[in-house]
Amino acid sequence: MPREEKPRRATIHDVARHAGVSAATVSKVLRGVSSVKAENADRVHAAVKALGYRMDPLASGLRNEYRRIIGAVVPDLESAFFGALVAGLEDAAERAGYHMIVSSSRESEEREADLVARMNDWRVAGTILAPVRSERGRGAAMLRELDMTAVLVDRVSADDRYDTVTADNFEASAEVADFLLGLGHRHVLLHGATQISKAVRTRLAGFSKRAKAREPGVHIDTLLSDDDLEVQREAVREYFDVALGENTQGGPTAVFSLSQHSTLLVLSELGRRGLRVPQDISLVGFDDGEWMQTTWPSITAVAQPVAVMAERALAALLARIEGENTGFPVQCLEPCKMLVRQSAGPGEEMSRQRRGGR
Amino acid sequence: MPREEKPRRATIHDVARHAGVSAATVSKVLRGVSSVKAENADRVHAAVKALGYRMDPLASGLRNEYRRIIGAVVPDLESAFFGALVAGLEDAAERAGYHMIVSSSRESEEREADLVARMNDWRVAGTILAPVRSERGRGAAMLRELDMTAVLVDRVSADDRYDTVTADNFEASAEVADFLLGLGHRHVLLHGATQISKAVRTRLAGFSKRAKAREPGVHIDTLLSDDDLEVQREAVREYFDVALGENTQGGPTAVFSLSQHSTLLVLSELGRRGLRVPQDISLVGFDDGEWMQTTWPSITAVAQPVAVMAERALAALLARIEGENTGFPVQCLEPCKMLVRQSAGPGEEMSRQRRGGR
DNA sequence: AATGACGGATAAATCGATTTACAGAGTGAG
DNA sequence: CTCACTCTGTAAATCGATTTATCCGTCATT
Repeated sequence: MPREEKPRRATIHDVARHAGVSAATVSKVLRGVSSVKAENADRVHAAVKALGYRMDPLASGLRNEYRRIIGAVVPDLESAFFGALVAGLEDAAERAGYHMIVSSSRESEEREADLVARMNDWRVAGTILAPVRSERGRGAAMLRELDMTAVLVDRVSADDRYDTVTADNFEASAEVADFLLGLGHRHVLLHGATQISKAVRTRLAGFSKRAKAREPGVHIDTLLSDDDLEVQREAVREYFDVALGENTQGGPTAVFSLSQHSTLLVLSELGRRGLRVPQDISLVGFDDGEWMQTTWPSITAVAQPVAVMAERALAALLARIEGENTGFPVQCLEPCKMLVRQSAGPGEEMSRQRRGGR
Repeated sequence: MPREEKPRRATIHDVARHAGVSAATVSKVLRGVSSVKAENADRVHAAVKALGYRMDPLASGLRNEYRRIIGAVVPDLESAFFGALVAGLEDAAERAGYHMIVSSSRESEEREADLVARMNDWRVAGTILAPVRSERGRGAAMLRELDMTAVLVDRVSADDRYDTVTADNFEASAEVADFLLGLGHRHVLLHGATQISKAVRTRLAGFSKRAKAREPGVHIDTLLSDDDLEVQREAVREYFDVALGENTQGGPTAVFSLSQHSTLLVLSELGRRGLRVPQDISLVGFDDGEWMQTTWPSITAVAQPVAVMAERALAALLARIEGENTGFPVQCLEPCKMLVRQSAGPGEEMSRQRRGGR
């Protein structure tokens, strides 16, 4: 296939020649630095337009210690939560005139550390890390080791070195406890599809603490695991076999699933057993999904303010990068909102024939 | 806060000095170019390890016309489909020794064109574009204008300039037609939450063509729109008001929703009207979601081979970049798989009292 | 012994911007 | 009239790698 040779891109020198000034002057004009005669500035702008000049971000960064790039490392890109987080970060970074480089650690701590090191190779001005585990994970360790500028997001609590931005998992989960206990539930299963995540652990703690404070006799079962999907599915199955099989208590009347994956998994198992929600058992999930409002019953869930979190995280990072904030690390807790729908009902006078549902 | 000053990163010259060779030699060794004495290569490797040297990808690219970077532009990052696509691309790119820069056009054609131009600024070796509209959209136009190396993915059909990789939307939709007609349905609503997307239009065509070929008297209603969520919701509502209100036919007995958003929207409206799925009306959706297997009824949907698509797209792009393929553009159609679940039932002897469900 | 070929290594040019150091021009004060 | 100083603008150094042009031995060929 005949391909006419590509015309070489215009460089800053081409612009300089065309405008009849030096490259240094062009550089100044382009970055809005002072001390350039208005007339020359105009000539430069005209030349830029005439040649269709666009700056090479790569060459531009080379000379400086840090580049106008912000790195982001998140555990996955398949979930709506991190997808939205990245979209929000991207938007905010762009508005501030930074480029973004995104990478997903795919829930692997080793990969996470590697990606952080790679961000350092790019000499990013700063990094947003949503760790696989927490602020004690390998990614954060690498940040410290390389003494990078960064902000930690989502699966973290306070840190002694970096600013953190998270949803208020603790308080939101405490509210779920209020909600479920208020409905009369006294035996609840807490299920998490991962235990490595700090967020999940915090949700667990938030629920437990509030529930026990409010109703010391409350019965809380917890099921956490990092195993494969099938193993987890089996664990839930087994749990219900035992819990609903024993005659002593009759098993939990409600489930609080600690992540969207967990909600999915629990829902699937409840369906398999023919347990009706909320008549036979109530369900509240952490992390809202668009689908949750269309199912029957629709799912009561805690929605995280992901857009705000992205905004806050980037603002905090920029403040560090631009040296506006050199003080102690700050911790930002964003309030969540529980969307009450149909999947949770009263727990006291619950129908007891559900055991036959198998 | 006292911060001990950061030690300067080792450069290739530091390595050269430490190994007692020249920078050029180090460069050769590091890129595995031939003609270096084994002893010197060893010295270099030792020096790299001793100094903890890591190459600066930015400086590395500067000298070359193109850089070991691959750009990706997708319509959004919130959806599981593009999330998974990006994850797949990232993985494949990395295996081939390329960096990836991802950006989301947020369903805006203007932004899309801008992002493509920006990829060109980075002098990427190649670009993967999942366009908002199709191969005739503004992003693709920009690719052509800048004469970039690229591969088009997902919302495209054949192109005269670029290789394309898509799910076989046409055939998969035709199979849905076979499936629904085979169940006895003779009046089907096709609903799409966007009409700008080539993929949605192809799905529509695939269904229609097969359905009409097989059963000329089939009654197909189509509802496509690019409006806001609320406007669309209203349109669907109105459609059912009319379709189920008239006494002539009794309205559609099945819905084929052309995207996951569409499935969500239809499901929500069916629920609102109290129409039972599949007893009152059947539903098949294009694009599978994890949640669809856990709802009751579970949703029959067409699953797209997103991992394979990512793999193929990147392979095609690399073949172009590395000059292994200089022939005519190739079109890659990946087969989809319909996951038959519970949301579609027989259409002939459907209960007719559903109109009371309002 | 002279010429060529070749393996192996290097000094220096290069990529495209930024930054530094410095040079003229004009201005105002002493 | 000169010194000090501000304004503008430029040449050149710089960033960290890659590539090019060369160079130096060594060995084979005539």
